[in-house]
Amino acid sequence: MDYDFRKIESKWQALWAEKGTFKAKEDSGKPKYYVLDMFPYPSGAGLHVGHPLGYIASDIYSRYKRLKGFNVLHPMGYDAFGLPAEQYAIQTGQHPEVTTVNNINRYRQQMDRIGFSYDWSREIRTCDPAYYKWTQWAFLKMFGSWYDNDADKARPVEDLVAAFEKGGSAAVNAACSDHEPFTAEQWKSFSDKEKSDVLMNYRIAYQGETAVNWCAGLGTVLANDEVKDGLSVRGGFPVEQKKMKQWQLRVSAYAGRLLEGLDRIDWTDSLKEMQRNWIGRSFGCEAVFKCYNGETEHDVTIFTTRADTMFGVTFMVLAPESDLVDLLTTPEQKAAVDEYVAAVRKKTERERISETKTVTGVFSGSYGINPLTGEKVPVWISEYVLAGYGTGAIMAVPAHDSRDYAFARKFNLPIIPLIEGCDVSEESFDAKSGKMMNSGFLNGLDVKEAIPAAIEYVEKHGIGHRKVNYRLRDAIFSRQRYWGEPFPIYYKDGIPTPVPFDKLPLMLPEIDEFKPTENGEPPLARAKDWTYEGWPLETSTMPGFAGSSAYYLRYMDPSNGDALVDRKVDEYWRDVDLYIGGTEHATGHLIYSRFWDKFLYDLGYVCEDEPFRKLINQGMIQGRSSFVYRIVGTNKFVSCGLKSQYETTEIHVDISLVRNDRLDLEGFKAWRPEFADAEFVLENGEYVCGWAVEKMSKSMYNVVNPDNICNDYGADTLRLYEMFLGPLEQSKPWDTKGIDGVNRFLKRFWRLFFNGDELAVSDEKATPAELKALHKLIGKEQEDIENFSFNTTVSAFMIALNELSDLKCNKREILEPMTILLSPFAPHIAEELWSVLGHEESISFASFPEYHEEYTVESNATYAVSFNGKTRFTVDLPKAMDKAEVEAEVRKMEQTSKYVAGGSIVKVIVVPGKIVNIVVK
RNA sequence: GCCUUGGUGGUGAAAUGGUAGACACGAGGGACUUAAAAUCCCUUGGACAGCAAUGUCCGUGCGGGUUCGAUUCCCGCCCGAGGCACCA
Repeated sequence: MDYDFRKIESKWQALWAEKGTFKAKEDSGKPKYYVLDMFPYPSGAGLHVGHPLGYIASDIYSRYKRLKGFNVLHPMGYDAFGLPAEQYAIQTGQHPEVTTVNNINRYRQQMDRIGFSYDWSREIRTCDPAYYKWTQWAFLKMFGSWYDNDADKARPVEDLVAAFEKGGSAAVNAACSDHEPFTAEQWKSFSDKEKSDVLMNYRIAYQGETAVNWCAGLGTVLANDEVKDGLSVRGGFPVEQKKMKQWQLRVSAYAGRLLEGLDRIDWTDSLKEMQRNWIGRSFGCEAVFKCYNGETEHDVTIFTTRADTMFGVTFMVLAPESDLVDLLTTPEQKAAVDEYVAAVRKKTERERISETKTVTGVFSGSYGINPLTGEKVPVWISEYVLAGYGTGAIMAVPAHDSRDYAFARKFNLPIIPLIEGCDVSEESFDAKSGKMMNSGFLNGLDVKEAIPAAIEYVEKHGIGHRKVNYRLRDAIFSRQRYWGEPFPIYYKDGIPTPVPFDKLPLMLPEIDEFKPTENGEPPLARAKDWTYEGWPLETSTMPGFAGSSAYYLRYMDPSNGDALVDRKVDEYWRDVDLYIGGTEHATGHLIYSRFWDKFLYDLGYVCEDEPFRKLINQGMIQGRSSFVYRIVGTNKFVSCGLKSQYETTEIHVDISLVRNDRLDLEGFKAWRPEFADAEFVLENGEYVCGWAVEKMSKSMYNVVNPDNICNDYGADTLRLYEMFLGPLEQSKPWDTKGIDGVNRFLKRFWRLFFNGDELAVSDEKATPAELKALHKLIGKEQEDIENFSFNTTVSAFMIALNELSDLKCNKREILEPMTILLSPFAPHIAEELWSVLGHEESISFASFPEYHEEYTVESNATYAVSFNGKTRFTVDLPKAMDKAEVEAEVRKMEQTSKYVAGGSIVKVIVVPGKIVNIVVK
């Protein structure tokens, strides 16, 4: 009987679906294991072979864990709100929901063909009202909460109001936006509108005026992680800084916990490092410099991590956007300052980035007093100081900071070196080492001692206090788009008011066009009667990351209408044990999700404060493009090896026309009309194409669709091959060169069971050699899967198969466990063979074979031994031995020089006089 | 500039201190076949010696170091990939 993968695969896929084989139930009798893939955004292009890489890995792990006796939750869904569907809608008028549903159906079909063990009864879509009800619910909870820095957790706003009534703003230590302090009496005298405005400074989901990333090309604002190099990540449109009132999430309140939580989770170092950089903790101190503009005095607070360098301050700098600019600009300087600030404001983010090297600035006219020395220093304004970080004002120490140095050089400001022996004639000395000088009470101290000493001094003399700053900013949470979750907020007399929980979900309204309105309002302003109880509703929608932040919780209890997740159910599944996805989400989704989870944890809705225990980043699969070389001015194409003899242009050729770098000449002629009469210069009768590794994309004709592989080789081959390609975490080009190898492996494995059309599995007892091959594989597979080293597991299968083929093994005692071992990797063929062996139940309910080391150890082995790396002799061991026995045996031989004994069980390494190492394999 | 990675045959790769190149692809040779496909077997890092079995030397980006022994650990370079980048 031949291995007919098409028949087998469709048969088992249908049976799994019909029987609900992979349905997960809460079962306290078994340990739980939650394996999650980052759910895809269903794009119009469908899946390419890169997408399933991580899904295959997580599927193998899920199936392995099931065999190991775990109750596995392995769900899948769709991140269905997003820009591409909406852009498409604007162009074509097609409702984004229609496009999205079509794409989802296509994705589902493609995924089903690969034979994943998802529990599809738990599928979620972020655009489904039953789902986004809980996104809106979480938003309202954040709206109704504030962050208590003393308790280090979120608390309900009611507590805050109670505190205000007792003691005004001084009664709490909260994470909040800048605002004027107030007393209890003032609070009580505030109008409803005023109270609402004050509370807005404290809410975790709040509305605030800040500089946002405005993308005119997309007509919306974007979060920091959605902007790269001054361009939008989606679409690549330029982004500018603009002051706007937007919904934001107070993620910054959680900066410390987000940082500290990284120490408790099993993620790669590089990913943790990325998050640490993004959060950007720095410890230093704030200090007040009194500044005088000729008429009035103003306190300017600066932040520094180098308090030790305060004696070297020769000027101060304000960010152009700082509120202090107006206060400290003198009348004589006003014209120059206005011009400078206006010029800075006009620049796009991209221009600012590309001009980092050029130093610009303007003098404000004011002077500040160095609180340590009493010296007078000029106050400048420059764009190299950022309004959004620290206090938007700095003390400049040109001798020990390269940016201050460049500025001082450009504007001829003095430079005072503070560290003995440092040379600041050409560049600043930024290193935190050396002995202090020119620094009063700090003289003679090492920098490492001087920093805390200076901070202590500053605190003691009331100049300032120690302070931790984070780079992490609050997340901009509104988008001026249609295809997203509506905010459950309406404006009652202009006061943002939550829609009551029992009215959720607030459904996305139908509109006839998806563009912004003529006067620039978001598309939702087009909706008829977009009001709640007669009051206008918010017209922005939530960003893409809203729906993906807590989706892993919803899978636990996907159809619960009363809670995001039932408390009992959450206590069973708790958190994601294994999360697999791309590294591109390091500073977006993976930060937001952790923040969201910690918030829900604070309010007692979930029981774990980190959502993803272990995280693996699968590498990217790149495309391998093929080229043909056209001789310039002709329609003649020259084979790659001969192209240096001609002047040629390189042309991308569709990779479906190329096999093993050989071009299908007839196919090429038929590909495009202009190549119909192409001529070729061949080498050895073939046309060899050139190649390059590039991103997989339509325009480079290098996209490989998994469906084609499933048609030609089958899903099991695809699964094995994607794993065989190399280490999971490594990026690699897609290349079908080796696919025949794994396909051959499956065919050979199949043939072990049959003799012609007859089942030829014998019930004879297995020989020691056969058991050895099997148990070597069990041991290897167990170890490799736990380490996510799937490529070497596939190799181990091939080795085992080679050994068993040599032994002509067809024994049930061996083949049955082999089939179980294979089932996580190639589930269809394993199911088929399992049923051929007479089993009625799915192989998923089998148990992983037990590993016995003694089967892999042989007695009476002979070892080759090399002596001084030269002479060889053999050692016969009378029986299987442990380390100590071997050691005794070797000592008997009285070798005094180094020798190495190697063999299938033991390696003995001896240097003169002693045994260095013995490895028992 | 800073951080994180990686660099091994014609190719994908394995080995994490102990016989470098497992396994697979490709290539070459052979068997079966009227033929092809499929399948199976042998060879395959380089150099040298030998009719041969085989032997010797070199070899994991480059240069040092630690060690009886280094692809693996340490120091300094070179190159590639990814991330961050006026964060005071």
